[in-house]
Amino acid sequence: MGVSKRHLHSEQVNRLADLAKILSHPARISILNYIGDCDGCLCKDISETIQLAQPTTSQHLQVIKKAGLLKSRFEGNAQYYTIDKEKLTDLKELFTDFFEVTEQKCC
Amino acid sequence: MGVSKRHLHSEQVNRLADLAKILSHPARISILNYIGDCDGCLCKDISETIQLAQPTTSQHLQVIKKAGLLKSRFEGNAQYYTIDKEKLTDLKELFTDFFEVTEQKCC
DNA sequence: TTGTAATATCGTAATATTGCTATATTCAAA
DNA sequence: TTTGAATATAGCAATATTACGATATTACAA
Repeated sequence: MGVSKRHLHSEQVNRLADLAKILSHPARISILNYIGDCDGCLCKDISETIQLAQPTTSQHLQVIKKAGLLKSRFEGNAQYYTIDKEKLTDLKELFTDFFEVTEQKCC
Repeated sequence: MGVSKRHLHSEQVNRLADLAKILSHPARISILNYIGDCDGCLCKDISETIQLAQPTTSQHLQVIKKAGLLKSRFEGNAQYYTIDKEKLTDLKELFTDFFEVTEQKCC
């Protein structure tokens, strides 16, 4: 009844779905694009660039961070976000595997 | 106020987000895995395999089809779903591009 | 024609997501 | 110590998603 039935699916499938969720909102893609461009980004700057309120941007950042794709370092009360390269590569490989397997099977 | 502000983002970004949404639910990944295995699948068989009710499965199939990743052919009142190979390749390339660009920028 | 099988659609309930304002927290600088 | 800047969190409203049972539709078979 409205709850996602995760238990019906394999761990691997659930993991891919969780990571795809990062990219399933345009704001999060824009955030990743922006963070890629600078070496350490402030939430404030990101929110100005993508034109969403600071709390909204912070919320999206938490979603991405929770999924493991972001690192951050503090300087004073400023928090500089960067993309976790290793996790990005993991994510890329998960997607690549999915496409490889699916392409081979279906065609 | 609860509505996704798509207009703030580029067409390309919105398109990637829409396609990522296909994979953002484990049931849809399982469906694609299953369809890949057979050459034409019935909604009924899929729903039995993934253990979701037939209407729920049908709903997920519509989501994937709307995004363009499925084809189907009718035989009588049975509808055989297959993965649209070209669209799958397009999707793969969109993701690959995103990762390539992001990896190059961030590292 | 009547029954059955496959599927889509309708209606609905539970939950999740998206976005905001207001507020708390935390650190540095004046 | 007070002020300000950056950020996170709380609380809330609007909307979207996920899932189901009931029902309509369609095609074939008896």
